[in-house]
Amino acid sequence: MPEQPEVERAVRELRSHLVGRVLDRVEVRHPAVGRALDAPACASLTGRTVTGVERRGKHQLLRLDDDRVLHVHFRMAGDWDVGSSDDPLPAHARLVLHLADGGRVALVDPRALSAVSILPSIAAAPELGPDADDPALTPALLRLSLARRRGPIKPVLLDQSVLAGVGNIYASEGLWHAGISPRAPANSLGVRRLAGLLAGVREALRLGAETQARYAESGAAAHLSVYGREGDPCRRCDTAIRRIVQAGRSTYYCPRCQRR
DNA sequence: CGTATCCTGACC
DNA sequence: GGTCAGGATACG
Repeated sequence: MPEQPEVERAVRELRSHLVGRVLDRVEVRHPAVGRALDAPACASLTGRTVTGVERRGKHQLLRLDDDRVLHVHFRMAGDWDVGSSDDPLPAHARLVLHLADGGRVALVDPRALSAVSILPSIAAAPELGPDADDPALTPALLRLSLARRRGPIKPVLLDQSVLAGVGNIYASEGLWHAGISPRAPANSLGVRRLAGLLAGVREALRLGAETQARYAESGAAAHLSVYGREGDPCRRCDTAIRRIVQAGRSTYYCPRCQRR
């Protein structure tokens, strides 16, 4: 489920349940998810207090009182389950944070593609482009980072070093809001159209965040205008939405109101 | 640049 | 049985 709005919701949930709490035992329940966490690493987390939880793009950074950081990425299907240690463990719990006060936070991920690691400090956090929401990200700046990208714009929007937080759904959605073809060469877009693209992506993310706030679990896709709507009428012009594949991922768009 | 790979589950 | 899945990365 996780793109920026979903990860933001997860981070807020984590913040309210984890900040100021003490980790008692960290349990890895799937080898792939805990690949970077061997037994000594897990053991070293016992007794640490979580001092803060931050989001960068789709990355979650759980800061600890010894300056280390528990780094979590949900990839395709991760989410948190918050409960108490008395509750039965949910299905597909891949990593479990048992808290000293009896609380329990589990990383639930049916596909087990999530990744968890320990960073020596916040300085070791992955380097990403500016967050899509970052006001410092201007159309002119975006134009600079696209200058040498001749390929279609849509796959470029998924490149976290260009702008962080946007994934496959909101890339399609943002392009629809902006009226730009997913096949438009990235470096063919001028400042004016890039301003529209930024606004479109931000609008898509805002609608996503709104949905996250309304429904704790997503699933209600009413805020999506093109994603998953192949063959359905475009909400602006009634033309049938199309699905194509770019860089191995589905792209949805309206062939009439999204032009190069 | 596109493609394969990591994983598992849902759906046709 | 095949295809697809809201991610990222290693490769040709």
